[in-house]
Parts: sequence; C-alpha cells; structure tokens
Amino acid sequence: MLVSRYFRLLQQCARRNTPNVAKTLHAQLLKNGLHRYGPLPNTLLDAYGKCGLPGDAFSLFEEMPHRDQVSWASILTAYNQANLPRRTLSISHAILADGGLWPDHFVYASLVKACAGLGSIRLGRQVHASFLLSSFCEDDVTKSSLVDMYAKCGLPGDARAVFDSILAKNAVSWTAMVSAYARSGLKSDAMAIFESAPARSLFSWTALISGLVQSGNNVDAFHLFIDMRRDGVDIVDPLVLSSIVGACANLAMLELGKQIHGLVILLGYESCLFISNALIDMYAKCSDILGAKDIFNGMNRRDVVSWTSIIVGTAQHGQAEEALELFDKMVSTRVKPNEVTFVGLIYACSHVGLVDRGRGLFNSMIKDYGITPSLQHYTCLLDLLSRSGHLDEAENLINQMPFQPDEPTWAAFLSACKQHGKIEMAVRIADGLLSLKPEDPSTYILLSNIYARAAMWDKVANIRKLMTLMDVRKEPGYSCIDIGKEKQVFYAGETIHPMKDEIFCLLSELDAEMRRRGYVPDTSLVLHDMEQQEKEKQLFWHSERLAVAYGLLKSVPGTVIRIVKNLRVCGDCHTVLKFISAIVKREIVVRDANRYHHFKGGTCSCNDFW
DNA sequence: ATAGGGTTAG
Repeated sequence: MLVSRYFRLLQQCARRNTPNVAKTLHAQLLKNGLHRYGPLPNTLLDAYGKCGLPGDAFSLFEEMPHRDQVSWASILTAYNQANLPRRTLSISHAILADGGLWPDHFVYASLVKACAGLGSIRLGRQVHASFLLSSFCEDDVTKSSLVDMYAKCGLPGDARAVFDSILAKNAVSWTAMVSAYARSGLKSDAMAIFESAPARSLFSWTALISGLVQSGNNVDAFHLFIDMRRDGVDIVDPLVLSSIVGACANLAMLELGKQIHGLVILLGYESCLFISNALIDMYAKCSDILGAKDIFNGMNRRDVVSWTSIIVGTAQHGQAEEALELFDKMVSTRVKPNEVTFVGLIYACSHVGLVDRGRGLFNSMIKDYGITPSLQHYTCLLDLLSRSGHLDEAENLINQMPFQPDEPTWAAFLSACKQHGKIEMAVRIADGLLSLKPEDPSTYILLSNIYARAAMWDKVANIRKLMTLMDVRKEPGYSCIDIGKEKQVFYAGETIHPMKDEIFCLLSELDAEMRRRGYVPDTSLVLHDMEQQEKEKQLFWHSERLAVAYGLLKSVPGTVIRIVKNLRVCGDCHTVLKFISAIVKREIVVRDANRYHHFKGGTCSCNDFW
C-alpha cells in the first residue's frame, strides 16, 4: 500500500512541477529504506527531471546500481526538459558503453529532440540513420520528433518525407508538419496541411501562427489569429498570445499591441512570465520604453529573459547608464546573465563610449560566465572600439577573432575609419571589402564616399559602374506613422498624398526657420550626380520628414510623434529632426532599421552615434 | 515507471 502511494505521489509531482515535494518524498524514501525498491528509483528520477532539477536527477542516476532502459530514457528527458541538448547527446555516447544497452524508441525520440534543440542537422541525420537501422524504425512517435527536427534545421522537404512515412498520423504529427511549413515561411503549404488535418485545436492554431511569426509573416499571423478568435477557440493556454505579442513588436504596431495587452489581461494571463517578457519587448520595440518599464516593474518574478529584454530595450533607447545599472541589479538578484544579455550590455557601452567597461564585460563574460563569444559579441566590441577611435585595436581584433567578418562588420569599421579621418586605413579596408563583392547598396555608397574623400576619382567611377552593372539599387525608403487607429505610409519623394500641399507648406516653413538657426543641408550622402539645389530637394522629400509633417498636422498637440522607418535615418534627416523637435517643442521618436532615436529639445537620445 | 508537436530576449 505504502509503495503504491509513493508511486502516485511522485507521478503527481512530475505532472504538477513541484520540486520541493519531490525532494521531501525522496527524503522519506531514504528514511524508510524504500529508495531502491522496484521501479521507484526510476519514478523518482523522472519526477526530478520533470520538476526542472536535472542536477538532482543526474546524482540519482549516478548512484543507481542498476540502470535499465527506463533510467536512460528518463535522464535524457531530464536534460531535454532543462533545455540542455548538449548534455542529452553527451550522455547518449555513454549509453552504448554502459553494459551494451541498446537505445529503444523512447531513447531515440529524446535524442532526436536534442538534435532539434541544437539545430544540428549533422547529428540529426546520424540519429535518423541509426533509428532506421534499429528494430524500432516504424515508431510513429520518433517519426513525429524527426519531422520537428528537420523543420527546426530548415529542411521542410525532409520533414514532409518523414511525415508521409508515418502510418498512424495523430494530432502531434499533424501539428509538427504545420509548424514545419509555417516556420519555413511556406505559407500556402502550411495552410493546406492545417486545413487537411482531421481536427483543429489550440495546438495546431498556435503552431501555424507562431511559425508564421517566426518566418516574418507577421500580418498573415495576425489575420489567422483573428480567424482563430472568430472560430471561438478557447485560449486555455497563453503560448499563442506570446507569439502574437511578438508579431506586434516586429511590426512596431503600438496601438495593436496595446489591444493585445488588453486581451491578455481579459483572459487573465498578465502575470504569466513569458507573456510579460513578450510585452516588455513589444513596448520597447514599439518605441514606448516607459510602457516596457511598467511591465518589468510590475512583475513578481523575473528571469534572464525579462532582465535581458529590459536591458536591451533601455540600451537601444539610448539610456546606456541605466542599462548598466539594471545589469548590476540583475546580478545582485542572482539571475545569471547569458550570451544575449552581454550583447545588450556591450552595445550599451558602445553607445556612450565606455571602452574600458565594455572590454571588461567582454572578458568577464568569458572568464566569469563561461560564455564563448559569438560573431555578434565581436561585432559589438568592434563597434565600441572603432567608434571611440581605437582603430588599431579594432583592426587587430578583426584579424584575430575566430570568425570571418561579414559585410556589415567591415562596413561599420570602414565608416568609423572615415569618421576619425583615417583615410589611408579606410582605403585599405575599402579595397578588401570591395573584393568580397558586397551586396548591400549602402556599402557601395560608403565605398564611393571613401574613395571620393581620398580623391581617387577613377575608383569612384569604378564603383558607379559596378553599381549599374550589378543593378544595385537603393531600397526605397518609407516611414510609417500611426495617428489614432489610422496608419499612414510615406515613401521618399511621394507627391500623390492628399495632404501634399499642407505637408509641403509646413516643411518649407520649418526649413526656413532651421536655416535661420544655422542649418546647412548635408548632401554628402546623396548618391546621384546632380546640382546642389537638386540634391537638397531630394533630402527635402525624405520619407521621415513627410511623416513628421503629417504627424504635426494631424496628431493631438503635445503628444509624442512615433515613426517607424525601414532604412537607417540619414545624417541630414537626423539633424533636421533635432531642429524640428526644438522648433515645435514636441518629442519625436523614430525607430529606424538599426535603433531608436528620441528627438527632444534639439538633441537625440543616440548622442549622434548610430 | 520512460518518449514526440505550439513559448519570450540578440
């Protein structure tokens, strides 16, 4: 009787995720000597794993005198559950060595899941091959996990092949396939599978919507979310909400995001951890950093993602010192920073030119936290060094780092050389960059500027020729502005807007006032060969100016004007927006392709670093 | 007694 009670209680622990109860039961089992009784050790191991205690699970596993298939499967699950796929796979090597135990279908499913988590197609294919040669090769559960593994490795065709081989497809297999197509951006295939599935559920809707958000089809995801609501699907689990909050963030749709936030509250999920995390990011990406802080401050539990989201958001909005203070608080509350946190922190340092602090953080990341720097970390550090004029150190780093620098990395370094007047160095870097056959139009504009600065006119001509030859054309710039519930999009040079005359009139007035205050148009970044006056006219019609003028004409006086731009703000527009914010005494927030600019009283939060 | 699908930060 007593033994069956322990079984029941431990299984309950696993289901309800109550680690303390698991530990108490373990202690009782030790006390009454039942800890080695029958399958109880495996049940306890499973409970530890499912309660998120992989360390305790592993100690137990090591102490076991007899490990069977179930023990192996349970320890693998424990590591998968804790999102430690490397551990899962490292243990799998031991499986073969330990008493000649052969993996069963439970073990295969766990191994495939670990490969999916790592995104390692090489290991994934090895496990797949081994599975096919085993006597469990018809197992449908493992096949469903293979569908997912191929999907996560970006191979929807391979996923489909496995899916077609599943004999008895169930809800899990259909959902895995919907997710496979959706996350690969294969919209119509995803829809087709979704519709041909025998049943729909919150699970399959979530797979479809989340997948589309992940592949950047945010608007489609939104329409499907509305369809799902119309279908009357009960949102008994908030996962889909975090995806749709993410869609609002990606689209920078603040009003829509606020409405979804309302829905989150209505459905009672506002204290759910990863919903709050998604909301922090949404408000930050929608330029409302105060809204993001409200969410963060109102949380009763915060994890790495919460801290990292607010640190990154604060840094991107130009409040670097505050981002660094937040990090100190994070450390003092014993939340362990991860690789993403350090990206945000080094970025923050680069923004205010805190070279020593940034270097220190980079080293501490490696030494104190055991994190191997990625290309992104090197890029942040390079940015910090080169912006602050430590160009030789930056060049050394480029040559020593274990990554091949990509085009944006070279371009950023090059632009810093130009900024600091290191023309010889710039030309050397430019020659190297050119030989990599860059693809981004702005790289060509930068190169052309460098050569022009060095008076190397034949090279300038060569760049122009290359651009026509490769048909490198600048992506058309556009800016969006939300006024109430209406969204307006302005393209550069647009002349068909119904309020065109009023916009032109206002911009002319502002232009005159700016010139009185000392504004001189900076036409150095206008590409085309044309007269000065013509160049100035080009700048005059840049999309962000049209959007600001429209905002000034239509919005409630005194409110913040929020603009989202697809490209980076040009240097001249940046100057103009600073002037305008002072003249009209309004705060203007621009989210460009790279960062956020809060223009207020003639200055910008980015300190002219962008 | 053990496995598979939907989740947030760069």
